[in-house]
Amino acid sequence: MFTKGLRTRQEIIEASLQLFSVKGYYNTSISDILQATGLTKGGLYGHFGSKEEIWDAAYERSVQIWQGIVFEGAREISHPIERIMHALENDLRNYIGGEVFRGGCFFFNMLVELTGQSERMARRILGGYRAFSNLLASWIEEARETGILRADVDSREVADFILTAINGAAVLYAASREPTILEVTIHQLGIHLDCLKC
Amino acid sequence: MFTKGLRTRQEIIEASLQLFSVKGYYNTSISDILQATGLTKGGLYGHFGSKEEIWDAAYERSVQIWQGIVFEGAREISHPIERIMHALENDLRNYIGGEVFRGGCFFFNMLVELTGQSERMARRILGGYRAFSNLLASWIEEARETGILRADVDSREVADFILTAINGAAVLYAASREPTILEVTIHQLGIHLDCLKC
DNA sequence: TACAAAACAGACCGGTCGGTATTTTGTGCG
DNA sequence: CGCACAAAATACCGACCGGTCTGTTTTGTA
Repeated sequence: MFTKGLRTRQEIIEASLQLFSVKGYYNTSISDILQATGLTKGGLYGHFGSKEEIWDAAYERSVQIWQGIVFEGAREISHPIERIMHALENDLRNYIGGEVFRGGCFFFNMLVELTGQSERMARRILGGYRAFSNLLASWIEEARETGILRADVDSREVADFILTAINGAAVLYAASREPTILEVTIHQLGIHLDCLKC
Repeated sequence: MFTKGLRTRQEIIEASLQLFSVKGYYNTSISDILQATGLTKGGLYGHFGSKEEIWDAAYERSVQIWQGIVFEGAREISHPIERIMHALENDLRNYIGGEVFRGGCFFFNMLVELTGQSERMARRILGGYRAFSNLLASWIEEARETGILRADVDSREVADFILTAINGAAVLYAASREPTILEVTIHQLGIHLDCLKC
């Protein structure tokens, strides 16, 4: 009674997540999802009320997946800068380079597509970005307060800059499939953080 | 004989460019273009054979516009690092921040959307990126050879990193409309280049 | 084993997609 | 002015869009 329905629901979410990632939201049709799941319309619309509801569930799932990868082994690192670099390496090497989503970074692709289209959906993604930026900023601030970084470092600014760089790298990697892009970004961000040290 | 037809053709290109930029390629319909230009289908398809042909023309035009903005007052700067910073400021402040295209950076938005969809179109954009990256790399190399930058600087790597950063900034700005994003990127890239000096 | 509810199938809706063939209108030149 | 041709309008095509509806099958359980 419980199991079957929830399992199918989960299959819809996983399939849609991949499709949205590769084809984009608008360019993924309900038919695409039906084909990928083997369901028919009646079956699918028994689980979700609309295409947008499917997207909401897929977004939620993608956040879970991303968090599981990026923060693996990071939180227990006491040195804040090493913690940041570890998370960045996780993100670029395992999340982006690991091709968890075939289309690249799910959040970024969706943000680009939905900006100017669906304020609600775009805002939701942007909220996730802000949360991550805030976390990074708090880690940088921690490094600054403990004297690892120079006192004049603007933690908010550096956090945004890191976010900017890893997202740019995600797209250029997805488009070019050149792994060097990811390593270059890790390397240069390492240099950048070194510059900010005392 | 010349004027009327070519003028209409140009109007189609300009309108499509804005629409593609804001709504994306696939999510922009021929009807959208018709509405923006005041034409009907017959009128439009007299100028272009397909939607993709319109995109080609729009892309070509967008390159013209971008080049006009980014390189304004840059080429005549003899100091290579100042030249780079000037071009970056042009790009972020005048091209992105100037909202030349309402949807943000045309190239980047298109690259994200078309990756995995149209290899031909994605490759064309990527070619443009490579060309810009090569130009930046040559400027950085110039700085390295004249002793402005350290000898161990990898010009190719730094060029790719800069490209990565300004593109990440473009999207985050388009989505959030927070001008600080652009200034942060300029500032941090300035710091980064300073780090690489002797 | 009977039965209700959950899960699914498939036809169907109005509307829109990109694209085409044909006809009408407008424009510039001799 | 009138003619030739470019430019634009009209009507239409089959395919597909997201979503609804009704009917059938499967499932868990009492």
